[in-house]
Amino acid sequence: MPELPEVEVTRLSFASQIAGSTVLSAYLGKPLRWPLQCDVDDLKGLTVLGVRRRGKYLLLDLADGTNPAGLLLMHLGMSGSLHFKAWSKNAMRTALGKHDHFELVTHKGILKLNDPRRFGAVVFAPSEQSAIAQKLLGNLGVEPLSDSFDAKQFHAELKRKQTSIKQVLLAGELVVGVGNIYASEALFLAGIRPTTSASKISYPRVVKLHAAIQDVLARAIVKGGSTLQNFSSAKGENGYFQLEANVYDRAGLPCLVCKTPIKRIVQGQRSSFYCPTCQKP
DNA sequence: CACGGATCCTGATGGC
DNA sequence: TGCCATCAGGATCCGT
Repeated sequence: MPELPEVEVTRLSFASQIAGSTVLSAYLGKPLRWPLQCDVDDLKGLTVLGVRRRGKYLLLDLADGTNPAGLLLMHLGMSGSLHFKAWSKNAMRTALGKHDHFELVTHKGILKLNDPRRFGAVVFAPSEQSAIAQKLLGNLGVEPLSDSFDAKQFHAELKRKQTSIKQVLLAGELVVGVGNIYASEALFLAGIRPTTSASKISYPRVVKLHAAIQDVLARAIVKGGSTLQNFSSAKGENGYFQLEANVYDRAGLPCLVCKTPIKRIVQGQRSSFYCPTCQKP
């Protein structure tokens, strides 16, 4: 499910509410992608300082009193979502739901990770420099909405890639956060076919792609992300960007620009959608 | 090293 | 209604 916009929308929807809270207890459901890497009870008493995002990961910074105490890395996989419920009068903790696999009870409210397919993860790392954190975050590309995402550098890096532009975007090794929806959408906006060899895209076209990636991700965040089946923010709000998709999940339907039927192909076992007229090899 | 494919898991959907 | 096949927002691991 969640690509960068959905993860950022999730972060924005609960970060200020959980910041400064103390962990009262924590619970695990079925196994996620990786083990937590600490005893779940070791989280008790720690303070959640705030919530950052790196790529599609959320990072909850933890402290023990005034001392840094590591961080929780959370990933939503394909089908995950977080939900935060502030305490209300007479509220009680309830049992974990069928697909709730992690729960953090704090004195400000309860954070739950719901993830039917369990491709997501919650991992404790003692610091951002620790081996486990570096394994998960160390090879991530640049943040697309930051100044470090530079068109000239992007072009130079694409020159070295021997595969299609769609697969390079999905790999997240050059630039993070662009998943299957937004890769197809950004390539449409840039007029580039997903099958085009990354190394053969001219600099002016890379400049267009660079702008398209930033544009589509930023607009998706404003729209609350894309809700296909089960994504919602930590407040339970759905996203609406899928209604603005030009090509994603529109196989056979007319291109909104030129009326040519949208094509669906498979690359790396993932669907790609494109307009054969608007997007050039 | 870089690439392509298989793989983890559950649920929704469509054809027969 | 049931059964089966296919597909789904990700990304790691393994073989070549």
